[in-house]
Amino acid sequence: MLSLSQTTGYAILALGCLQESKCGWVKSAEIARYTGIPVAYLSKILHQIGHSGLITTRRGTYGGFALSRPASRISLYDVIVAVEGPQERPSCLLGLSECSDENPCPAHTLWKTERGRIEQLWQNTKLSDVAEFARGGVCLTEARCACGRSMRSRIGVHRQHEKETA
Amino acid sequence: MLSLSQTTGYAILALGCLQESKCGWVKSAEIARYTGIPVAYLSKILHQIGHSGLITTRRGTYGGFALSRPASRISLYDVIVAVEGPQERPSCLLGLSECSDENPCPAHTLWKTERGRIEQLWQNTKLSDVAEFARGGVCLTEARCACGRSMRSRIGVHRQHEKETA
DNA sequence: ACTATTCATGACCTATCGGTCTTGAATGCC
DNA sequence: GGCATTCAAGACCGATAGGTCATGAATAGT
Repeated sequence: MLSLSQTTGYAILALGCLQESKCGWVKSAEIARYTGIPVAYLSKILHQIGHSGLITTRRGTYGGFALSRPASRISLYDVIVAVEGPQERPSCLLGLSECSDENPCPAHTLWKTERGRIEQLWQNTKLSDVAEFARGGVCLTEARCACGRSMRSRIGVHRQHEKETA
Repeated sequence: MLSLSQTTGYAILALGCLQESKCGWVKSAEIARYTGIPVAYLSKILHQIGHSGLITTRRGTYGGFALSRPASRISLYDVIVAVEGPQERPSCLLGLSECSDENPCPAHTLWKTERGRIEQLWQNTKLSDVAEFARGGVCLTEARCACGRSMRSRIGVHRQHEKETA
């Protein structure tokens, strides 16, 4: 009755699974497994968000997705804009195109203040707040050594960690 | 980015054009003219709402639509439910089906209070508050005599009224 | 009875959203 | 170089929302 689009919700949840690239990369299959998002559709969403600069990607073995900056510095609002694009017109509760500050619909004034509160909520909630819910407490990052190349020995550790928490 | 569906907005706007049947009937063409809603689609919406008991209809010459009770006693919430049906599950801001009070998403608690405020806004805003915006100050009801039959002489009055306010 | 008016009903169309599938290109390991 | 892995990109599909159109049924006036 009133919520963000499913795609936007998916995006927030998916990005909640990620960390900065220096902490490692997460494959789309991993994200899909822990969020329940269909993997093919997830790839599409992540690819689409890719152009926004919020995430970086890495192809090939041990590749995946990562955040461009710390999860504590990316808000839900950032993700919403990345997926839906910036809103061009102030939104009317009733969806009326004629509604504006000059020609307000009956819900206009009250809705304007409510909307402000909601956007504050979006601004103040960070991806780091989403992390626990999205990943179910599991570490999804593929470990890498300091020089930036993946370190196979630590993959084993990751797999083991995964088993323990499953 | 966050609003009711266009159809729901249309419904609220359209019903804002109506009054109780004892005050007269309004044709869908009139409503369409003053609201800008496509007339064919409007008919569809009004027909759909018809089953909810909020409005009564009358076919044939001088027929049209009317409210079943005073506009001051029908809230936006009533209309929203009439169009979209009662919501079966508590809505999650992110659209997540797994989100619940027991397994709350990161926005759950804050969104719950915000939603409460919004629903209060919907409950407190009545169709009578929408009337002025929807009709542009024009009386749209087709006048009828006390016995319930339309009175042609007064139609002329209506038409004249329309011209004066146009 | 006949005609004009107006809602009732359902078929149909189009765009968008959510979702799948295939092919290609980059990366890492041997 | 050859192979496996993983993202990139785009074609494609089904369901739904928004919207149009044609036909039928009720009402009122003549």
